[in-house]
Amino acid sequence: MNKMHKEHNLTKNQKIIFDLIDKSSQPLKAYSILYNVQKKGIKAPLQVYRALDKLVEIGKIHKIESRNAFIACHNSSCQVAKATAFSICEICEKVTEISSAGLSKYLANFKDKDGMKYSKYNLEFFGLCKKCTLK
Amino acid sequence: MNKMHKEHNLTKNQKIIFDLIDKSSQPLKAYSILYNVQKKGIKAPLQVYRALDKLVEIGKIHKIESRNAFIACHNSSCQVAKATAFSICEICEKVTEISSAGLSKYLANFKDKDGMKYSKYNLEFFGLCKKCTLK
DNA sequence: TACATAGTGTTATATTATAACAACTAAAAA
DNA sequence: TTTTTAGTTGTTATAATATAACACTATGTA
Repeated sequence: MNKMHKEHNLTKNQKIIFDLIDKSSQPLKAYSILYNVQKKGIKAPLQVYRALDKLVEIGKIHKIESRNAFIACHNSSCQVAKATAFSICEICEKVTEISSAGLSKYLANFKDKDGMKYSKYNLEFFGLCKKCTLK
Repeated sequence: MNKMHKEHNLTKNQKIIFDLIDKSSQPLKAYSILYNVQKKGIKAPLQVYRALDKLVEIGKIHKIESRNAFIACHNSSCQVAKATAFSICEICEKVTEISSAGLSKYLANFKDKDGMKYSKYNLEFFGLCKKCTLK
């Protein structure tokens, strides 16, 4: 019920591109997506970017802004791309979507000095993942 | 004393570019910076990007990742670009650096499910600024 | 059917960013 | 003072990321 936004009917291109991103263990860049779907008939950057835009809009994927890369949403609590948080390992570049009720609550209610509240946010944490910490 | 990072001696190019960004009321993009400093002898993108990289590194400016633009640091509490937060108006694109002790404390101490803490973060809030709210 | 809305395919181009290399400069170590 | 070193500079070329514009097609709905 709260997952309405997951139930869009994807078009052919959107589905091809979503499936690729969803299967990937790390974020994918637009042109790497392009190379990977050319055998499926998607030939031009714009076809990729249009699908990406739509998928971001409906919350099926997120853009990792600091990396210009895209990752599938694995967090049912991020409301249609409006509130996202990620951890990024600075060595292996592993990206994980953070799903913390406390964090989302804190940020959703955050007010600045003027008392402004915001409708949307994106947070990126940087550091070392567990594996890289041990090396 | 806590401002050590503000006291780097900037080189000529770094100074020219920092001054431009610092005087600007909104974030500036790399190529718009380039056009604005060509009369001062900075001719190539790389000269701009190198200065920007250095200025980001020493915390005199920040990159607004979602906009690919650069803004001067006006927040003595953001420790050398390691912990940054901004509000971005989706209509007029005004960007303000948020300086909230509560927020920085909360995020600096945030631990994910595995208990990982992170050394760095960047947070971007989106919404309407006061002026645009009233329109 | 016919209408509106969204998506497609295509070419061209704009925007953002880095590689590689030779030369220069300032600061400090010898 | 000379030498070394690390950092910066200037330059050309190119890579990587993203959008404009336009004609056409599919799909749902009235």
